[in-house]
Amino acid sequence: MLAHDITTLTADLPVKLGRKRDLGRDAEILDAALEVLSETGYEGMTIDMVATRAKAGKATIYRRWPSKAELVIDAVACMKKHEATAPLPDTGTLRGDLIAMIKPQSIEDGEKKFQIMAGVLAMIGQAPELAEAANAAIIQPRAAANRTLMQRAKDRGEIAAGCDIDTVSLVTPSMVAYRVLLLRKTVDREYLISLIDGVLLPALGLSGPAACEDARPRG
Amino acid sequence: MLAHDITTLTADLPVKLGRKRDLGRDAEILDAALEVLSETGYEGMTIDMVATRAKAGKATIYRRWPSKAELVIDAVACMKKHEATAPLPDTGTLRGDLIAMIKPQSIEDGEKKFQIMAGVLAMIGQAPELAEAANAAIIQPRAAANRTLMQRAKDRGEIAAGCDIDTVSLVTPSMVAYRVLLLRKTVDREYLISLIDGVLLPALGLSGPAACEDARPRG
DNA sequence: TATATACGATACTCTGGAGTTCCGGATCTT
DNA sequence: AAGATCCGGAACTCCAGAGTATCGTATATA
Repeated sequence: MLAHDITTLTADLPVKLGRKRDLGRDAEILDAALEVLSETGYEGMTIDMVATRAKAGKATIYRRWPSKAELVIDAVACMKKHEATAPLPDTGTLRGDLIAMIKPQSIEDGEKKFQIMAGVLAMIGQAPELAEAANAAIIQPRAAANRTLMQRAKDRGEIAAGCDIDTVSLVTPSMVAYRVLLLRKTVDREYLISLIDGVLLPALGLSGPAACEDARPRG
Repeated sequence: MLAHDITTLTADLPVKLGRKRDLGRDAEILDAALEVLSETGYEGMTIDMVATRAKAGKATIYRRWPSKAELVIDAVACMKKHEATAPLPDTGTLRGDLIAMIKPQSIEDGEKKFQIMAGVLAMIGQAPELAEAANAAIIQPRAAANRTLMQRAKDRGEIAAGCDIDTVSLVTPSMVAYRVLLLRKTVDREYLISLIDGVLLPALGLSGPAACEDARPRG
């Protein structure tokens, strides 16, 4: 009797009636949104496309997100979560570690993410939190991996203590973004190695293969 | 008599009647389009906005470009033309030249161009020629200037012959794009100098200020 | 069982913007 | 002067897509 009155009166504890919301659908809808986003960009993407791709009804989507913009922001932010957290390589040399990072899986995964970034970049002006989400989900994980490998190299004395690791670790993601988005060229193993040997290692004071070594003036 | 018949019959030589099209309006409309583009992005931009900004009627715009997409492509492509072709510095050292390139004017001009790039990036998938136009108008001019300065340094023996100038000259534009578009930070003199001393010069075998020199293992 | 909510599906409303047409006036050729 | 084309401006058509409402069904509580 008393218990019944409590459950009836307390509005701050909504004893939910009816069928429960299937939380598993959230992830499926977000994944579908990311797929469509990478294929068509923000403007090209429609809620109907996402609903069809996720085998869901529009109402189900609008029951969970108030607008298309918020759905997209959530989708980009949630990319960060399903990361294949493979353990970092440890070959003993920085060059070995960096090259061991080049895997077909990570390349393909990366191209899709950069496509998503392109589709979302235009609306970053109106939704600054989207910039933060995209940065955290796409660029920072790669930069963080590089930074860790470089810090190890610094700790073992392979590179000098004065090197600007924070900046150098961002070189590869930035250059890859430029190549994918504007040059529209594929990012293959060869290109990544040319970045490592032509920019990264020299910038950290390690010579690439025979570069900058023979002709140094007044060594 | 004969002449009159010819002008009447030859459709391939349209002897234009009536008021002539004011060619000067083209540039004004394209400039207005670039302004709106940098402020709102492709999707946010409307033809009405461009018309209002250019003090023109919509009909005038549609008389010259068949669609919004073609107007934007033309606008981006035409950025390349009005470049302030200031002469490249020649201070005698690569570092001096690179730092002499840092001018408030080029920084401000650059930020606007990168905003345009962001606004346009999303629709590159549907209009690949837009990627080429944006690359040629925004990235390549800066990369070309860097490349020239670095080539001079190579010719005078300041840097080694084996250095990958083509790749290194793209580092600054790529990193600046990342900083402006995703980090949404300003590109100031300090940041550019940190790029020069922390990445560019070391990558070309020149030490920045005291970096990577003292702790080199087994020099 | 009765009630309440979630589901997919479909039909619907409504709005913004692309593109068109028309106007009065200006400028060109003949 | 007459006809043709331009101009800026404004009203117009048309449609895709955001967001809403409804229906039949499924699943939860009481």
